Amino acid sequence: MPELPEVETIKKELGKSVVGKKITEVCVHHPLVIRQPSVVKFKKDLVGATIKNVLRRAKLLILELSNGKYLAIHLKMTGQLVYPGDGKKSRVTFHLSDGKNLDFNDQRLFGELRLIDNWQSLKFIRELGPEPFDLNPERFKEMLSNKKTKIKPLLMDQKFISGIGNLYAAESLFRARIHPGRPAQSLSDKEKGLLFKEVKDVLKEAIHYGGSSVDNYVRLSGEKGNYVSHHKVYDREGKPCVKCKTTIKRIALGGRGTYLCPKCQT
DNA sequence: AATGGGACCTGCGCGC
DNA sequence: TGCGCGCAGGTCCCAT
Repeated sequence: MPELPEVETIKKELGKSVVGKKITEVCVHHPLVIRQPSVVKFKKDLVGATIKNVLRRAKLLILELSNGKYLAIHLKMTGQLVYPGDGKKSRVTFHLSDGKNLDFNDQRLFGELRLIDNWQSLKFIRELGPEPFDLNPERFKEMLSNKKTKIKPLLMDQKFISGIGNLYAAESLFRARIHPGRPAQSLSDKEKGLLFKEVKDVLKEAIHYGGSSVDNYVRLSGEKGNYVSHHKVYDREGKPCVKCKTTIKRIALGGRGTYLCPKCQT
């Protein structure tokens, strides 16, 4: 499940591999993932365009094209971008001027590709909360101050703060020793400051290791990200807490599974 | 305003 | 072995 670190990893790798290359052909094997515009127009407007730059906002990848348009890619749950791709699982294949393919794979078809004139005007983009790395501790504390919501669903709320999903919310809260069900406004000043630090630290570390390949996520090369072995709680139900040996629990919060150490996190 | 549930999808792992 | 079912969780949408 790609979150900020996974998308950032792919963004950096795309910058090295495909920027400067021209799209020579687009094969749409599954039209469901093309959300905007029509498949015909999507292909027509992409062919001949050169990829000028790659941007990331929250979990959205944005390819800036030489024709002034932008290709926005959301991987959702099971999306993958692979270069050079073999086309085997591809939903959409972009043939590039170097003779290689950029494959968009997506087992569950939740992913979304949009070719747009102005990415800033997308509803999804306009409603996003700030990037974690654009915030300072004081601002983060202010944001939490009048929120009654449980802290974990709040961290995952893209309109509140963008880029954090189920995995990094759970890891941040473990590191800050905060129970995921706590009302946000109940956190002490010290806890808020610590949580902000841990959010940034865990995201940075995960980016360093190329993200977490828990499920379908792979790097642009098709290799797995290496951060899973550093997880303290996520996907570790029944295993001992790395700090106190207490058995890691999995509970439901806001309709999502979440992992915690019942002793360390209060 | 905030919360909960279902929808979108597929494939995996589980119990029988 | 095989079948049906629950489940994974990013985002949107609707109901309360």
